Amino acid sequence: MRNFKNLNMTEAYSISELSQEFDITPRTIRFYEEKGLLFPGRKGRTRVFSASDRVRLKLILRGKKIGFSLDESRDIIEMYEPETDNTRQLENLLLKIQEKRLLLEQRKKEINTMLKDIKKTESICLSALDDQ
Amino acid sequence: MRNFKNLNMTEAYSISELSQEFDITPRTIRFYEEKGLLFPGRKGRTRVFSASDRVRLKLILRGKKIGFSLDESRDIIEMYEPETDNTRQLENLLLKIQEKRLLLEQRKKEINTMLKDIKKTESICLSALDDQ
DNA sequence: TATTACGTTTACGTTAACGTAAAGATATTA
DNA sequence: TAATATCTTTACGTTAACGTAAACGTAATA
Repeated sequence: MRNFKNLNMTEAYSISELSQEFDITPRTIRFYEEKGLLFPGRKGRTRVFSASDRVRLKLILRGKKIGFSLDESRDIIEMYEPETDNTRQLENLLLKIQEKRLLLEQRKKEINTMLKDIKKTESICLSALDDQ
Repeated sequence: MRNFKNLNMTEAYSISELSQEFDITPRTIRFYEEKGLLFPGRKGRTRVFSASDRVRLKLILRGKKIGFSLDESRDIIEMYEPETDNTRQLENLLLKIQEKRLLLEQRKKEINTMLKDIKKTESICLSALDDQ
């Protein structure tokens, strides 16, 4: 009765639930906590992960796929959760955001360049096969 | 008289020329050779890099920026330089190409998702600043 | 001729991101 | 009650991608 469409209604997850869902080892998750990327609560000694931990984990793994280090991912994730409403801080946040946006757009361009090149090779390859 | 628009007309480059152009250390370049990513010739003991080495280096660094390992980059680079015209090999090459294309397109999607998220945060941030 | 610049090889060091193993707590099941 | 499953902490091991240092060769320059 705790699960609904594979989604925990209590919004609490065990380490094994998360590791299975994202196909990573518990060790990896503990490591992310150690590095200050996740903040599970405790029930006794065992970790209890919240929905926000789950989102964070998703963002970390997404960042990894496109070549972000854990530190870079933490930077980005922290932008999603501004802790203050002070103008000065907001402005700093905005700067950070714009910086990361540039970074992302740059990487997108690199990917597009590689895609163009690869498609060229592909078509050369295809026509070479046609000629046989 | 050897240079023309910062481009070596002899198509031969020293290790320091390349390391300066791409802002990496000579050690890095030697490491890439050691790992089978570059194949400089020798004049005596000193390495002589060709135009194709230079292109390869550029591709390696581009790959790094979007999170490819050196092994992955080598895979991709080798696709640019098919060594055979055998049909069977060409078909294999084509499969590899398509696989890498999927990988690239996937990463592009991840980036687009992150960009969307980041823009959302940005506009929240901006309107919060407006309200002050 | 001595220094400087640039190259070489060899080899050990470093950091990030985990893997792996040991030793134990706790809770459910046979 | 014994076994099994799942969790914990502690700690050493591993791989990729270089950094860094030593010790040396060679060629141009002061």
